[in-house]
Formats: sequence, structure tokens, C-alpha cells
Amino acid sequence: MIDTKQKILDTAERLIADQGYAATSLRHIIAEAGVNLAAIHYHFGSKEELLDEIILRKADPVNRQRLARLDKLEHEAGAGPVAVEKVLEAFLKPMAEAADRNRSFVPFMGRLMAEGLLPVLAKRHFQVVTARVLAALRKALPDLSDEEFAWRMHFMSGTLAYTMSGTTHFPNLDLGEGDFRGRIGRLVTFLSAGFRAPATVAEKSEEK
Amino acid sequence: MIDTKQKILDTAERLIADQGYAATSLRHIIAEAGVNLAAIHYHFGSKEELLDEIILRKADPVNRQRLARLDKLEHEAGAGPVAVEKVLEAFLKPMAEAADRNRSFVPFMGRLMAEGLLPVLAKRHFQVVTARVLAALRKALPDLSDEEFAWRMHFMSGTLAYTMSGTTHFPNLDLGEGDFRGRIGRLVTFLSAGFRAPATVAEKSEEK
DNA sequence: GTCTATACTGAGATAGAC
DNA sequence: GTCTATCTCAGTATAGAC
Repeated sequence: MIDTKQKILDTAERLIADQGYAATSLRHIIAEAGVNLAAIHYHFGSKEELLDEIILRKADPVNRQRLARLDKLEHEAGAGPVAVEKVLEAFLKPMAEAADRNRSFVPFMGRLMAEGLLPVLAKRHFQVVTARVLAALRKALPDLSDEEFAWRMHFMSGTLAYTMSGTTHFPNLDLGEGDFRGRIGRLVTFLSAGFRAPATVAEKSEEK
Repeated sequence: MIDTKQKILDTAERLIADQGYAATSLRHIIAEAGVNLAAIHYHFGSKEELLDEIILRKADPVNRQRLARLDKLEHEAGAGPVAVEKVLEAFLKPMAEAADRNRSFVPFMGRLMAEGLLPVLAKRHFQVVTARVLAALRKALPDLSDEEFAWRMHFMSGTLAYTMSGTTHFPNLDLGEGDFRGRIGRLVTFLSAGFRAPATVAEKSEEK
């Protein structure tokens, strides 16, 4: 037979993209992959570590492209800042291209985000890239206070998480059939405007 | 003894705010509340319905305040639109006030959002309020296409979810010690700018 | 109407034979 | 490397005591 490890990875990825991480039991994975339950623990150690390896092989090429785009933009800009829009595109477009090659990639990541698994995973797999994005945006927005800038980064990450996942809180709204690639333009418009907004003025008590 | 039902609700709310929904087992709840396991299923039916009732008693007063604020704003505006900032504040400030009265409320809601439980709950408990907010924002932003507007609502909901939860993807950033009330000003600034941004222009292929 | 005791099913994890 | 058997703990269901 072929590689047991590979069969587990492929099957698990497909099932998790379909049903989510929590809803996908190891027993379901082994049944579809035709392997033994203990094989998962032998090869990966735990369900969480299995997830880790699935993400690793998906996210690594995307992250490499992101870094390459950032390198190029920063080289072109010389000592000056790169525009907010350009930085965001460098972060988002490699994911859109990955989505074109592998239809389940963005739903897979979106599911994980919607299940609240990203804070853990972000640290492990996206630390390098997010640090670069953060630095580039900071340079593009030198007038914001540290705290205001930090909050805007935080606001952005929430938007990103929910944009990948297909779930919406407004079932009445029609988001159209656009794929992830199509969403990126609107996302960059929205986020760039938010980042560029004048700093929040301290507010006096408003209750009448 | 006092009310078993009340003890279950209070204990469950506290534990879920601390540890999250998935990590809080029914057996942990009954141990701390000093009741029997079956009592939960007798009073609530299931773990999910227990969660439902916890949210109901918390969110209901907040939602009433939100509607009252929206009523007032729309009355003052007459036939005209209410400014984006005002609509967002009407939605967010009642939650901040609730957070002042009950310290675990926002972390509790944030945890649920971070665990991806909100899409289900949103429908049950926030349908009325979100419909009103949606209509008010649409009126304030008549020039956006339906699709662009829908996406911006979607972007906003992601930001809201992550702002309540304490989790951040950027551990290097210092968000300061501000409470939820303090975050609202920055949030309104960011979101309003995003909503007010000029419509996204259709993009030609950019790869060189 | 309320609550207790107990059992059932399915989850992730693990030890040890092969 | 792989598989069987088993462990613990989860949510759920029910029979029956008060």
C-alpha cells in the first residue's frame, strides 16, 4: 500500500474542510482512509498535531509567496513606506492564488478560524509573516499612536478571519457568488480606509 | 435549598466565561453547583439549550437598550438617515454598559464568538437587532451597491467578534489595559471609515 | 414536578503483542 | 510500523425515588 501517513493527511484535510475540526472524529478519518486508529497517534501524536501538519504543508508555500511579494514591494519603495493597500494585497493575494489551485484551502482555513483555533495556529505558522506585515503597515502609518495602531491590527485580523469562512451573521444579505479572489478587492478597500482614518479623539461622556 | 435552575445557570456562565464552552463539561458544572447531572437535562434538555438560556437572560436587556437607542436616533433624524457612527454606537454602547455591570459578560460573549458558536446564536437572539442596524446603515450609505454593502456588513461582524474576545493574533502588540468601553471609540472610528470608503473599482489583472 | 442513580454511546488516548 | 484491546471522560437517556 502507499503511504499511510499521506492517506491520513489527505483524508483528514478533506473531512475537516467539509465538517470542521471538532465535528471530524479520528474514527471517521480512519474509516475513510482505511487505516487503524492507533496509526494516527503513532504518526502524529494527537489530533491537534495532525491538524498542525495539515496546515503546515498548506500554509508554507503561501507564506513564502507573501514574503517574496513583501520583499519586492519594499525593494521598490527603497527607504520609503509601502502603501497600505499594497501591503494588504501582498498578504491576501497569495492565499487567493492558492485557493485557485486547491478549492478546499480557503474553506479549510476559514473553518479553523470560525472554530476559534487560529490564535494557537497563528503563532506557530504565521508568526514570521505577520511580523513583516505589521512592520510594513506601521511604516505606512507613522502618525497613529502605538495603541491605536495595535487596535487597528486587531480589528483587521477579525475581519480576515470571518471573510475566509463562508459563515455570515446576516442571512438576509446576499454576498454574491464571488470566490475568495473576488472578495479581496473589497476587503482591501474596507481595511485600508479603516487604517487610514484619523485617530480617534478622546470622547467626553455622552450620556444625556 | 435555593433554585437548582438558577445555580446551574450562574455556575455554567462563570465556567464558560473562564474556560470556553467546549472545555466546560457538564460534569464540571454540576460539581461546582452541587447538583445532579440529570438536573441539567431535566431543566434545559441539552448542553446547547443551557447555553441558549444563559445567553437569553444576558442578551435580552442589552438588545432592548439597543432598540431603544435606535428608536431615539431615528426619531430625531426624521425622514433622513442616521450617521454611520451613531448607528454603530447605538449597537455597541449598551454592550459596554452591560460590561460595566457584569464583568464577565463581554469575555463570555467573546469566548462564544471565538469558538464559532455565534452564527447559530446570532439567528436566535440577535436577529431583530441586526435587522434594524442593517436597515439603518443601508439608509446612511445609499450609494453603495448591494453587494459591496453586504460585504462591508460581513467585514464588520468579523471585527466585532474579535474585539470582544481578548485573543489577539499579534502577541507583540500591546493593546493597553482598556476595558471594552474604551475600545468602542476606536472601533467606531475604524468601522465608520471602512463603511464610508468609496466603492471598490473593478480591478484589471495586475500580475506582470 | 423535581431530582437521583445508573447505564449507554462515542470521543481521544495509550500499552503492549505482533 | 501496525493493530487489538482497553482506559478515561464526554454528552445523553431513562427508570424510579421523593
